[in-house]
Amino acid sequence: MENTRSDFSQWYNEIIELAELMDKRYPIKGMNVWLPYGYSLMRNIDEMIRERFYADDFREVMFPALISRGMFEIEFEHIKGFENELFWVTKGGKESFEDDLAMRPTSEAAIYPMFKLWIRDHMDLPMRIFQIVQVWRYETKHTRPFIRVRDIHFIECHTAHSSYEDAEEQLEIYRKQWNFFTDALCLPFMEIQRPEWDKFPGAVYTRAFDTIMPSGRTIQIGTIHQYGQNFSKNYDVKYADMDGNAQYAYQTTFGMSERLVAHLISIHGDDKGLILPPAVAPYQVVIVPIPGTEPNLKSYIDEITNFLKDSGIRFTVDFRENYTPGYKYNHWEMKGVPLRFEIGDREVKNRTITAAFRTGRKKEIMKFTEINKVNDMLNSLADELREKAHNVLREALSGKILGEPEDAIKTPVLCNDEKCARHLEEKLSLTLMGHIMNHVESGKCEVCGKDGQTALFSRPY
RNA sequence: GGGGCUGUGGGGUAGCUUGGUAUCCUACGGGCUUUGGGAGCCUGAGACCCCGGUUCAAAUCCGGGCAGCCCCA
Repeated sequence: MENTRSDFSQWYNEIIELAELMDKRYPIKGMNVWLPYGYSLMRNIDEMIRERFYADDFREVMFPALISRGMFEIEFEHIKGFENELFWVTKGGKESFEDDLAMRPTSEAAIYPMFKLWIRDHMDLPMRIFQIVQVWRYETKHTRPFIRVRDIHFIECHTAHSSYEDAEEQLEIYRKQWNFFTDALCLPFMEIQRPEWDKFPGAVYTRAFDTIMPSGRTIQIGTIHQYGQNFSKNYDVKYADMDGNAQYAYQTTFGMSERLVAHLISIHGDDKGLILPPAVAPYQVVIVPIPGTEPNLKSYIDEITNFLKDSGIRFTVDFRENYTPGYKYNHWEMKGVPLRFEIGDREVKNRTITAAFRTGRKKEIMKFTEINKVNDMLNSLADELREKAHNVLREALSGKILGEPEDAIKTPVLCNDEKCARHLEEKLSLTLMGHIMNHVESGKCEVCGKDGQTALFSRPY
C-alpha cells in the first residue's frame, strides 16, 4: 500500500481497490461492483446473520424491488421522508407508464400491504420476517463505496405484534442479536436514541447503533425502530383480538447494510492493509509453500489441508510460481487473512507448522500434532481485534482526537429541548446524534441547566 | 443546496500554458532464471471520458454531458 492510516480517506479508497473488494469504476454514480473477494466477505456476514435470524424464528422472504405509485401516495410522514431519494421507473419499453414504479428505498411500503393480507387474527402474531436485498436511494451528495451508495446491500427485519409491550420485547431480541453480530465482527458501538427530529420517518422512536471511524467521524451501522401503530394505521394492518375486535398491529424493524463492511475494514485495518475478523474472513488461513529441496512439501501440505477441510476452516494455498514467499506474505496481509502458515524444508523435516498472525504477534512454531489449536488461534486473534477496536471507541469518547480536530466527537450532557441541541450544534460545529443509551450518565444540561443525559455530537458519514 | 478542481494503457503519471511523432513507474501475457519478508533479465500487448464546435491539424483551445475529488451550508 502507498497510503497510511493517517490519511484515512486515501487509505480507504486504496484498500478497497487493492484488496479487490469492489470495483469502483462502474460508470454510474454511487453504484459499484462487488468483486469475488469483497462479496465473499459480505456473504459470510449475511450467512451469519441469516443463521441467527432463523434460529430466532424469523422467516426469510424476498419482495419485489418495485413499488407502485399508489403504494407510495398515502399521506404519511414515512413517504415524505423518502420522496427526494427515490429512483423512478417511468417506462416499459417505449411506452410511458400511467403509474410510475419506484425502486424500493426500504421495504415498508412493499411489505405492509401484504401484512394487511397475511395478518388476520392474534394467532398470526407475532409475525417476524426478514430479507437480504438491494435497495436504491438517489443520493445527490458525495458517494463512497460501502459508506454512501445508491445501490445498497440491505438486511431488514419487519415484525408485527399484538401489543406495544410485545414490540418492546422484540427490540430487546434485536439487541441480543446485534450484540452477537458485533461480537463476531469484533466491532464496538454505541446505542443512540435519535432525537425526535432525526428519527426514521414514521417511527415512534429510533435507536441507532453508531460507531467511530479512524477519521474521527461517526457512522451508523445498524438501527432498530419502534413503529407502534403508526404504520399499521396507515397501511391498515389489523388483527382480531381475543374478543374478536379489530386492532391495529404494533410493528418494529431492524436494519443493517454493507456499512458493516465499511466499518470492519476501517476499524481493524492497518498500514499493511486489511485485518479481517476470522468469523467472516473469506480465507481464515493462507498456506504459503516455500520451495526448497524437500520432495515431500506437497504431500505434507496435503496433510495440513485435509485437516483444515475436515475442521471446516476456510483456507487457500498459494501455489503460484514466479512469486517469492515474501511477495505472498505481503499480498495476503494486504487482503487481511488472519492466519498464515509458512511451510518449507524446515517444517517438512520437523513436521511443524510456522504460524504468523496478521495482528503482528510473534510467529508461533507448532507441531503438526497440535494443528487442532488452529481454532483457538483464530479465537484469540479475534479477541485481540475486539480489544483493539473497543479501545479506539473508548479513547475517542474520553476525548482523544482520532483524525482531523474538527472531526472529534463530543459528549456533553444535554436535555431534550431542541433549542439546546441546536445551540450546541452551532457552538461545536458538530451534529447531534442523540443520547447515548448504553452508558447513560445523568446530569445538568450544559445549555439550560435542566436535567439531561450524556449526548453524542459528531460529524457523521 | 452553493462553490472550486480534475478526467491520458488495468492502476499511478509526463505532456496541456505556446495545437503537429504520447513519457515514465507499476500491474498484466510469453520465455529464461529465482523463491525463508515485495528477485532479475529478455520480450509482448495495452490509453488521450463521451458528444459537438474552432482549426489544414485537438490529449492540448471552446461549449455541453457523464464521472470522480475537495471546500462551504
